[in-house]
Amino acid sequence: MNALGPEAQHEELYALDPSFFAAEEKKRKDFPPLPSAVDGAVVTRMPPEPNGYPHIGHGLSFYFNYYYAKRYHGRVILRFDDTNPKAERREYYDAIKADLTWMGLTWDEERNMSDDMDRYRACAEQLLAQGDAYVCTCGQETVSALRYAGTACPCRALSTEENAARWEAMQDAPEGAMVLRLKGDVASLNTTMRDPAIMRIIDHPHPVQGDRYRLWPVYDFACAIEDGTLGITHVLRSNEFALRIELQDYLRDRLGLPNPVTLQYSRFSIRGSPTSKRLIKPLIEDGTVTGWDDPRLVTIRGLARRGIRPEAIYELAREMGLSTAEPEIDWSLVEAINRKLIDPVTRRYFFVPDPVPVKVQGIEGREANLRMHPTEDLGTRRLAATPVLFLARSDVRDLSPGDVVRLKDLCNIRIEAVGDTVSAAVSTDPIDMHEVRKVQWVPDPGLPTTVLVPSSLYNADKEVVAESLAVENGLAEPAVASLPVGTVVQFERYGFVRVDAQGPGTTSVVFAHR
RNA sequence: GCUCCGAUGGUGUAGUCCGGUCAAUCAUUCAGGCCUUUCGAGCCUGGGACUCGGGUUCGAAUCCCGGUCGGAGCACCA
Repeated sequence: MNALGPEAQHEELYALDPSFFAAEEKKRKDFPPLPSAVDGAVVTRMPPEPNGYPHIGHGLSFYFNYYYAKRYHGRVILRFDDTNPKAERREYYDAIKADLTWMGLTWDEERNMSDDMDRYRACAEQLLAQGDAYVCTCGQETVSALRYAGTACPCRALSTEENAARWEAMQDAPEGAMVLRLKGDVASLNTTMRDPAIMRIIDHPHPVQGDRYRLWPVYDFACAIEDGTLGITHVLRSNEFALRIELQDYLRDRLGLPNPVTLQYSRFSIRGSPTSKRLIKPLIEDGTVTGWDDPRLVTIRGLARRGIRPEAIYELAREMGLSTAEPEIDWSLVEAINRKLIDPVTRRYFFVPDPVPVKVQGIEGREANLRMHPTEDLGTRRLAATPVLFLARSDVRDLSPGDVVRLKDLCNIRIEAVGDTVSAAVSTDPIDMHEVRKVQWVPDPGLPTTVLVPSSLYNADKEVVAESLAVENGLAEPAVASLPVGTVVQFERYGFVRVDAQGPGTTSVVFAHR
């Protein structure tokens, strides 16, 4: 059976048992069904905070929420969780939308939490009137200590009238002087329930709202209200929010809002890469990396710049599922997924790293007609040989006079002398094609090409490796000069690269993977 | 420290709810081979795992108890 070609094997197998292939397709990995999902009535949300550029973790989260909304013919809402004016920046709202668009994800509605400031205030006043909240003046440290100890502060016993007066005073109080707290359960084992702050004073302009407001809701409060009023049916989020379900459900209960179903999955990381804004931001600020799109980063932009396809992120999401373990993905998995995606549709070009000029006698006038892809029909190109052409140093350094090398799709050459330059002559002697080294070649003048080669930013101890972005120089065939920025191609026998910049007479690419 | 969550080969994952059909799935990685005018793709073969200790049971990856390890939370961040 193995003696047959793959196609023949396939046919043979199909003839024997057609169901073999049906079963194979069925096994394809997919997401589990969503609990209590009603077709046409699922509403999910993508809730980024505009305080940085999204990374692959956000990408997965976006995709989960997008996927389930589509699967059940429901809606997905892009909602900026922008209730901390000190952290949000205009730039990030746009960047997040651009990255979502790059990922090929769409949304049915876009909104900002900060658009609902009046609603939060109304809810706060409702809680106050119901006796479910109180204005606390104890100060942050005291509150923190009391919450830790599980005991109440005197403010908790205030009457509704006293609270109303304090609320009035809070409108003009200085930052930090007062805070609105929920009357929860000060002794709860779930520490988020211990009378958390729900509204606080922040004197800082907001990128969307300006300085129209100074009483800002805390995340749990805003989130509970938003998820309830937007009619979110399913919340898919990572597990650092686990303890907040009880709190947010309780808040909605007091406010008469419906609860969504919450599914948690764990945060995941990629080995050798910082996978959180908290870790990435300082690297950008101190210049360790060149920016949010540094190809060593697993930001959406970093991945894009490296030639990773959006579909690879979908596939990765499928591979992970809504896992509750704490995965540490190996980069090779991302590469393997991406390679499968791009290999069949990616054109091949010649590029020689660390080029060595080779003078070849008798090569004038020869021209190669090269396929853009070995098996797929992606067109052809012509490449004319020149008396001196370039080969990769790694391909010639171990050669000695008399050796024969095959210039791919052109001709064979016999090496005559090896030194600073190599000289050779066209050889027409019959050779064993299986034995001979087949190498890519670039005619003179080649296109000077710089390859940025990213490697792990972290070593095994999670320390930053300074020299993790290598630069390799070489010469590419002239056609590479006209590839639009963003094109992913394969440099034969070298690897997949993405065109990063086109300058006059020079090209820069980023190495994706082998 | 307290609370919660998790633990299947090098990596990711299926199976765990409803114990036997699991001498454990699939992918990736690794090793060997085939094919190939790419070191890519494809194909074949192989190696490799149920965190540990008790218990329940005829039978445990699956149930119970305990330990270990890992993660998260304990903000007037989200």
